[in-house]
Order: sequence, then structure tokens, then C-alpha cells
Amino acid sequence: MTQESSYKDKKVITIGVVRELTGLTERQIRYYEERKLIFPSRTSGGSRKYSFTDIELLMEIAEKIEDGVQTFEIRQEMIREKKKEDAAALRKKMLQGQINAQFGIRKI
Amino acid sequence: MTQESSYKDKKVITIGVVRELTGLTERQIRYYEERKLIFPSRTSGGSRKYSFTDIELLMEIAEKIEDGVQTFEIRQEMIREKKKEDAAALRKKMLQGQINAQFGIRKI
DNA sequence: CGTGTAAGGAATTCTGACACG
DNA sequence: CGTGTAAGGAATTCTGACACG
Repeated sequence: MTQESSYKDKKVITIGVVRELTGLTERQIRYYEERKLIFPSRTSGGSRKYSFTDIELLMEIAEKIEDGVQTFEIRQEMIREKKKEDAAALRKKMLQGQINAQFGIRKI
Repeated sequence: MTQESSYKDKKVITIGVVRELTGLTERQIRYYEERKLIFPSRTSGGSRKYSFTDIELLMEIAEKIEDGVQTFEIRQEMIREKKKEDAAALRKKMLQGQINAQFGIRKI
């Protein structure tokens, strides 16, 4: 319901276009995948496909690397952030459950 | 200012992905370009690149063709619509000019 | 008119490896 | 560790043309 569902997250962009958009080399882009920082999907033929969100993420990654942060550390950060987000989402969901139990049922 | 500027109009999708997304054949997609219904940009190497907007347009075109509308007619429609939009945009702009002339200057 | 297809070539992408520092 | 590069192959895309209806 709150879904944007849309364009930004659709994995449709091939690596060559990502290269142009980010200024990174294909080598770098593939390496960040190898280090589990980015997760393109694949075409039936095996070519990588990225989303606009992936591209933004790649640019953040590139900045951190320039600042001397190692891929391992970047990955740790990402995992921590994800955990926080998941916990927040769960709290929100449970609260909504409470609300529904109190008021939702009587809606007739 | 009212610009979405964003993802939806960026030409970044190669024809293979467009094929998957629209269900059209590459032949069809290229033919609609030949008939001036769609205008992909190109990579330095010459490959076509489409936007999400292009994809939506392609699906509308495909529907019309199935309904027996000819590409020539579709093109006429598109041109007429564009003219209408341009005229509306111009009226809006001129009205804004009036408003600015009346009130904008005294803003100090 | 709109689409399929075979043809030949060029651009794109892929993987695994060696190199450097 | 992060990146460059040459290697060989496979998938992708391109154009112009012939075919059908």
C-alpha cells in the first residue's frame, strides 16, 4: 500500500549504462558485487541488471572507498542499518496490530 | 521547478529488457521507431536506450495496433496531442508573465 | 502495412586469472 | 585490498534485405 512499486527499484539497467552513469569501471562494479555490497539481477543470458537505487548505492560506496573505508566495513554498516530498519518496521507493524485489535474489529 | 527530472524519463534500458517488459519483439520495437512513434537514444556503440516512459508508450502503441489502428494514425494523434499540450503550456506561461508584471516587480 | 527471419558484423558482457602494491 | 588488463567465449544488438499477405 505504501509501495512505490515503481521505476526506481526495477532492475533493468545493464552494466555499460551503469558505468556511464556512475563513472566507475566495470571492474569496480563487479568487485563490489563480489564483496556483497550490491546485488544485480540477471538476464536469461547472464548479463547483470541494476536499478536506479543500485546506482545511487554504488555512488555512495565509491565515495566511502575514496575516503579509505574498506568494503568489509561498508558491508558491516549496511547490515547494521538493515537490522535497524527491520526492527523499526516490526515495531510499527505490531503497533498497528494493537490498534486493529482495539478498534478495527468493531468497524462492522 | 515542477521537474520530476528523475528516473522515469531517463533513457537507460536496452532493447532486450524492453522486449521482456513489453512482450514485443525487437522487430516491432524497431519498426515503431522507424515509423517515428518512439525515440530511443543511443549508446556510444550504437545500441538503443529507452526510458520507462518509452516502455509505457510502447504498450499503448501495441494496444492500438491490435485494435487495427495504423502507425500513421497513431503518429497523427501523438502530434495533435503534443500541439495541444504545447499550447496549454504557452497560455500558462503567458498568464504567469501577466501576474509577474502586475505583482512580481513590487515584491521588494 | 506490420512482422518474421536468416546473414554478417560489431559492440557488449561474462568469467577466471595474473599483476601490482 | 582494490583495481587494471589481456584472453577467449558467449550473448546482445545493429543494419539492410527478402518474404508474406
